[in-house]
Amino acid sequence: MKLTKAQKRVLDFILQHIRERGYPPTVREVARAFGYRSPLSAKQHIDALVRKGYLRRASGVSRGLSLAMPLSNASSLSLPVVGTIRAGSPILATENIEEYITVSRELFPLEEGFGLRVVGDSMKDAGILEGDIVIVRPGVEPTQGDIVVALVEDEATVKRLFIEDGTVILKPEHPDMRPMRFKAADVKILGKVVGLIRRF
Amino acid sequence: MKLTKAQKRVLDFILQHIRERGYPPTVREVARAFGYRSPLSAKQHIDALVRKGYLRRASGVSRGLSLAMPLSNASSLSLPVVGTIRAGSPILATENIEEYITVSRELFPLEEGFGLRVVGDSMKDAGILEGDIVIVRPGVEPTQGDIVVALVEDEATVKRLFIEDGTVILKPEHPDMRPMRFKAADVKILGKVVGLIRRF
DNA sequence: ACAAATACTATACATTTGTATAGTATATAT
DNA sequence: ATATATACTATACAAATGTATAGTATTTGT
Repeated sequence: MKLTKAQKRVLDFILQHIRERGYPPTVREVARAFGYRSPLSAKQHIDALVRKGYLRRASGVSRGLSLAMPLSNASSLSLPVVGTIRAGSPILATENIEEYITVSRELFPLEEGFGLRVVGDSMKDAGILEGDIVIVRPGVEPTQGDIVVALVEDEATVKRLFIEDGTVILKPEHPDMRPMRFKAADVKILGKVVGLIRRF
Repeated sequence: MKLTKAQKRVLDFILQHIRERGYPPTVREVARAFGYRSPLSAKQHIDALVRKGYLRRASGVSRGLSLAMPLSNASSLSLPVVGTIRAGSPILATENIEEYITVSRELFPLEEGFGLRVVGDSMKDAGILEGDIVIVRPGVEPTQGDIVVALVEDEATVKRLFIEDGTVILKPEHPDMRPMRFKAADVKILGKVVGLIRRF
């Protein structure tokens, strides 16, 4: 069932309260948060949220609210891990997805993203080895020196990014390899590497 | 800090209450659960749990309890991350715990374990850098060549383990460092490194 | 042996809290 | 158009609640 604007605001407040403080708010705390001068104003919104299945309530119990959907869904995120990325086909094409990993938002504060299995040892001096999974946050403007996932010549690679007057420089971290320079149009930055996971 | 039996029982009850109902119990609900005839009996146990760092409390607030550590469930595990490990004091002494991280059992199939923040770059050629968190599984017999956390000379270090007729060899993975040899009695293997997490 | 911490009982009190009754005003759907 | 749901104010009340004071008995550490 759909929520009204006011109901959605109240639900968001309750969610945030539980996430931040670890326990639900009282009816009056909800009222205070929205400037309501009567506790009933808040209670009616909560009643609606319970009726519509968004919240559970133990009646007569102080702070007796809980989420109908477990918070674990909110506190952790399931990310697809791709092995190879080719230009043309979408990054997260199902045939590319090797597995899904669950990472806690606490550890990697993402809204969306994906994992990429590292191929080759071009970033070995940055402690990124073959087989590692790098956690990639797409759609953020990377700054000078960030480690990124870039799509060049039909292949995705992990490199350190520098930009010099319109030229994109992808720098490996390997003693035998040299930085590569590209015209901005020839490189697509898929995202910034924000984490790494390795299994031994 | 260690918990007494009664304190542990109370903590377990509070944990279960939050897990099952979604909100913490009141002081009196704890008292009732254990048959205490005075709310103070429960309060004193809760006071101890707050003092010892297992719970957080908003004072004067009904059900104002929350867990200092994130909740573990069937699919994820909450691991303490320790910064420094010294001989003598127990590994997981509360004053050593920097944070808790939640890892999915899917990713690291553990029943128990801990994280250790890596100091120094003695394992840089194995892709383990300063600041990384290694996931340690204690109590398993490590095999030749495994990366382990070992306690030597009052300090915990991450090294690759070899054993040669009674001698324990801890091998750094760093061009400038040489393997160290110890009598078996002088080294305690705290656990095997089964994973690594890095945040950029 | 002795001090400190632990583990409880009994009772009390000011607040906090969920809920209720009685309204007003506006938006939404049939 | 008209009933229904939404969105609020004002006030009230019994029960729940965190905390406090004053104790007793037992365990633990030194």
